Amino acid sequence: MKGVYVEDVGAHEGSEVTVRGWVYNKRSSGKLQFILLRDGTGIIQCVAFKGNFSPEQFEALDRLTQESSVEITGKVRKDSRARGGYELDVTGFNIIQVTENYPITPKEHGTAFLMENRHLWLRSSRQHAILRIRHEVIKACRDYFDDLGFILVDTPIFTPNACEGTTTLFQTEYFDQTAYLTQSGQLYNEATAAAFGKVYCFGPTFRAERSKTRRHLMEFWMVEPEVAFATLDDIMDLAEGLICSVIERVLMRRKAELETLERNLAPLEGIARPFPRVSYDEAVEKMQKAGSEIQWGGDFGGGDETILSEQYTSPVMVHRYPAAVKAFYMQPDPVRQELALCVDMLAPEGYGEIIGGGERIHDHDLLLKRLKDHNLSTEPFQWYLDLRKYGTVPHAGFGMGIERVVSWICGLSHLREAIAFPRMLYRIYP
RNA sequence: UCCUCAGUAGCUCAAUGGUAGAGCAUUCGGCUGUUAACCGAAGGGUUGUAGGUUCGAGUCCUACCUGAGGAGCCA
Repeated sequence: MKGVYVEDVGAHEGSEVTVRGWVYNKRSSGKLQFILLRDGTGIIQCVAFKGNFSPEQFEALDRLTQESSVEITGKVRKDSRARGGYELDVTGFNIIQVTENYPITPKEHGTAFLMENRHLWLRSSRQHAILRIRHEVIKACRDYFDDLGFILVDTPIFTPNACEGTTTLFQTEYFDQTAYLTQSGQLYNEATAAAFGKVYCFGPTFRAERSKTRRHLMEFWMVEPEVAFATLDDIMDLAEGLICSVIERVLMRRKAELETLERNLAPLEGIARPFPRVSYDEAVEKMQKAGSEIQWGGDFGGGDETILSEQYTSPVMVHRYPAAVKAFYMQPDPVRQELALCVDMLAPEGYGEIIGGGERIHDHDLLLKRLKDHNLSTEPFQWYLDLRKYGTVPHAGFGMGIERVVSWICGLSHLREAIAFPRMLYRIYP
């Protein structure tokens, strides 16, 4: 018999179907057995009555353990007592494997143990909810840009040089050369933006920083739009629209998952355009008033970001940081040369920076000067300088960290649950 | 890289310097409606590693290993 997914079982009420999956949990009471079967789309309780089976068959069912793989055939029955609304009255089954000593039990476990068993932890309903929301976030991002006429042009993962120079890169062999794993698609995005007008890339990003916090991964996913002729205000509008679109979409389609995670929906539902836009100057002032030690000219610490974002219900956009604390390619503010035309978006509830971007330098000579100021070799950047020689235009873009957004939307206490297999400072297994 | 804390049964945790314990998981038995089912029984240990103090160390001291939390940097 063809298999039916648990999420579709309701459509077959009264008829016999086969569901295929893994035993989530089991309870028995002498002549009755309750098998919770999980198939990835949902969980359904399968009820087996002793009188309907031979003693050998019933005993075989009784021997099923947690995460045993099995196909169960039964009649679909609506039942108000059941979690998903339906139960299966078991008429037959085919045991594929009886699992022995499954390490993750229904009781509590520590993080270290669960991370060691991440490949199995993914089967739990909590991880299931998070990764389904991640999927929705990614799809919402793609749809948002696609609907605005953006072209997806993915950028390389192997790169010959540093994109930003400041952060550490993972180095690898590339036959006879040295290559680095990308830490941003932005530079290549600038080339494709000059080809297609408005583009985005969506891929993994690698940072070899020895960061050990709840906000960092060594490998994470980033969506980066880049738009020719765009100004700082344009991309702030774009970023605001993206976040609203993502939040709206998750609230509409993944409410059940948010409830599984016991996420308080009010802060998400309260997010509305326009997001507050605060200059770096104002932000520093507000932080100092709220008790921060920050001085003008410095970058914000995690605590500073929280102090500022706590003053708003929507994400806040901080623009025009001092150029000195930002990357070499940032366009200076024509009004105040010491400032960069850049923006960081800080998520509410203490989740910190989720977006960073700005206008890029489009003047050839200024860019060349900045490369030299940052002690970067100009040779690997020839192609990048070319973009300023052949029809240069003002342009801007930003990057959004997927795991940080997922983490915020799900209300997670650590980024590691927002990706299936997190790469962290001291953990690369499994 | 720096600071703090923690390593005891497969897992989560107890145990004043004085006989190594419980719940879950596993195995066996009981129960026709269980929802982390419940009830009864059993097996399961070089207390992270190496030294040291002591009549006696899971407990105190030193070093190392592993993990967790935080800082800096960033998305």
